[in-house]
Amino acid sequence: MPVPNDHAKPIRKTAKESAFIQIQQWIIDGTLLPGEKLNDIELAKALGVSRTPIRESLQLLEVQGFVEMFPGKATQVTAVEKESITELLPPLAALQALSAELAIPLLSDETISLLESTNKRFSEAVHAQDYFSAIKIDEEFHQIIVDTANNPYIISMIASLQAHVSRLFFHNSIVLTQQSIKEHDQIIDLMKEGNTATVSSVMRDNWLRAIDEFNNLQSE
Amino acid sequence: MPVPNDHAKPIRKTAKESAFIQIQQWIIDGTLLPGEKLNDIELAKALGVSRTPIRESLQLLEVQGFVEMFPGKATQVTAVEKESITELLPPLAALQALSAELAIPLLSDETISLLESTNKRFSEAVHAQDYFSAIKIDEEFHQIIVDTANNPYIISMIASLQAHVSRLFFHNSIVLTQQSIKEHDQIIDLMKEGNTATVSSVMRDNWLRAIDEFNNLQSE
DNA sequence: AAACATTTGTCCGTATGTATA
DNA sequence: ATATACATACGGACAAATGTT
Repeated sequence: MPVPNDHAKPIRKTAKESAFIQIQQWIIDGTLLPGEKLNDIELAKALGVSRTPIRESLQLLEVQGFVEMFPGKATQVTAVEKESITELLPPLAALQALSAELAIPLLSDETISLLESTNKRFSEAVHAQDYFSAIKIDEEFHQIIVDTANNPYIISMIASLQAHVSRLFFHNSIVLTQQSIKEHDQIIDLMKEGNTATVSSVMRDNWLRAIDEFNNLQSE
Repeated sequence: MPVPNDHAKPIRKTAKESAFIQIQQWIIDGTLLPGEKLNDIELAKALGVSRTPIRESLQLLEVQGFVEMFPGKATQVTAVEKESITELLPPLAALQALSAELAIPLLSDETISLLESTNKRFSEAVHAQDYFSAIKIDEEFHQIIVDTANNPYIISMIASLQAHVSRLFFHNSIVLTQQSIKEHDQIIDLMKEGNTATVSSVMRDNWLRAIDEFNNLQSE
């Protein structure tokens, strides 16, 4: 497996950064279980650094809601409650819808082709029932729109919400339906037309539908 | 003015917490100027603590976008650009609109009276041309709705966006118009009726209008 | 109730990397 | 280009607080 070299960052990679990324990944993929107690000394040894960068990472993770710190008492991984999807998706849907609106005047031909080819890859993954890839490509598709809207506040809020959604999906393995493919096409068309109001509501529904799909999953 | 005692937190107040709150306040009210270089040793001496809680506070402030850290190089207060209001308000408006929608089924009679009395106080402040109070009361009004919606993700995102808006207003002193009073009444009525779609768009416009008012301010 | 074990919070010294002369 | 000054990143020890025996 090729080592993911971070050619995107000309600034030096601090121990805190790598610790943060690693611990976050462990929480998302379930290596660190919900409710698990986090001992900074253990983590420090496991990652080959001192307590300082670990502590700093944990504090950042607390802000993002992945870790809960009780000063003087304990630090633990937050719970994963399936109900939280009903709290996560409405704001995520609203921000994604807003991104689509804001992206419209900033759309280039290149971006549109990129959206189209990404949705094609998404469609292929869905048909191949490769749902893991489908989820990642779906994320890519929406990320293109968010990046195009180019609003730093939206970008950072969506990144945080998306991380939580990813964690829920990892723990519950959601399945994306064929309907998303059509909706993505519709979103592309509406953005090309500059139909702000409609693209906003389609985008919103595209995301909110995941609440139902997620809940259906639970009852099966 | 009643001191906002934090009866919600029975946990101990750490040095990091107080440092964070103090530094954030200094940035918002302009004591620490945009672009100013932050020396952790100086801050530590000023706040009577060591460098560690200062460093940790600065990192949290970085996540919130109030400071910028260049690892190994420097740490400084982020710039306050008046253009950023056009980036802050759209997501804030979208989240406030969503809050109003989500609050509807959770509205109690007490909450409605509270909204009405708060808007009355807002109206009095506007008429008395006490614009500083008006801004604070306007914030209260919207906070009631956000708290009623009771979504932890929305609450935290709005708090962060609101802090940036406050900083801009502090540096530019915006004036709230009479139109807000009417819109607030309208919002209350629409929420009572359960008119989700309309309250959402009124709320959104209520916030987006501030962009124009802000820009008009600049050109006077 | 008091002393202990554990964990977190804080302090400060040192190393490393950056910019300037 | 080298050296010097300086700021930040990291490490490890100590202090404070909590829960337990």
